[in-house]
Amino acid sequence: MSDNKTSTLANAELGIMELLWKESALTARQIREELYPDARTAQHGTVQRLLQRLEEKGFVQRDSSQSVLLFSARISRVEYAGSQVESLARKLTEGSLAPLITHFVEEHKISKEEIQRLRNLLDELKDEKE
Amino acid sequence: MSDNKTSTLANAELGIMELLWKESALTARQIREELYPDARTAQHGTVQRLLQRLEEKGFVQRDSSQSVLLFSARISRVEYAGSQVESLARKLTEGSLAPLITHFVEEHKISKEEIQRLRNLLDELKDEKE
DNA sequence: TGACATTTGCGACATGTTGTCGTAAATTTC
DNA sequence: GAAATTTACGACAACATGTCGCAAATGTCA
Repeated sequence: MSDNKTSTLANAELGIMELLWKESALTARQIREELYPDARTAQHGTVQRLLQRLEEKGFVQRDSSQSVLLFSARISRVEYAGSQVESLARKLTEGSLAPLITHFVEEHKISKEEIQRLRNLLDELKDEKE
Repeated sequence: MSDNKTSTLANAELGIMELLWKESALTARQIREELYPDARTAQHGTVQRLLQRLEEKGFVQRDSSQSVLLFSARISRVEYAGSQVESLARKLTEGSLAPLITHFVEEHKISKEEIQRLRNLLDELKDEKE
């Protein structure tokens, strides 16, 4: 439900999300140390700003129950990727994935293994759906 | 080969591409009339500019063999959609589509019909590949 | 052929986004 | 409670996008 419009993550933002997708919860400081190891003090502000905007956009949430704020992802990697593909499919292929997959295979962008994997996947999913 | 980096189409740009994907070749004038029916003369320039940038980005090509330039898409709709999904998958799911499809089904964003359709598709493709 | 109309190319702008920094205020830590 | 850390946020440069305007090139036709 809700939140139909997931916006796009820019590079630096994605960098932060990658960390949060790996670590579940981090302080601004940890993020800065990870992202800018050449610790220029100015970059505190950068991370802070980025985090703030990420929060405004709904990608990140904060936990203030500790003495220092803990940030964590509000949207999983796959949810984000999914919403992007969905918006793409909605815009370009009437919401259907089939044309895309056809294309991928025709262009040899999907390996035989991946095809097999997808088939197994769909078999399982079909059963689950009954 | 080549052109590994397909950039993203912005709204107005996508609007033009939609036309070119439908019509195969159009003059700037036809595009303007279609896109801005309330024919303000200023908008010639807008379309011209858009077309020019689209060409710089490699999305559009021109045919100057007639008296008036004819513009057409250089990349099909599905190629574009594919490149976007590909870049997304590369960035977010190690290039694999399976996680995305799983997600779609779990979120009920793929109907039973589409699942069936995809299975048939993969069956065919698998045979073709032998 | 020469005047008028259309088409083309491109500079300029306003607006919005992104990444960056600085700094003031709030909060922690000893 | 003084020093260090953390937080909030304004400001800015760089870039993308959509828009116009206008000058130059080209086409049309009386």
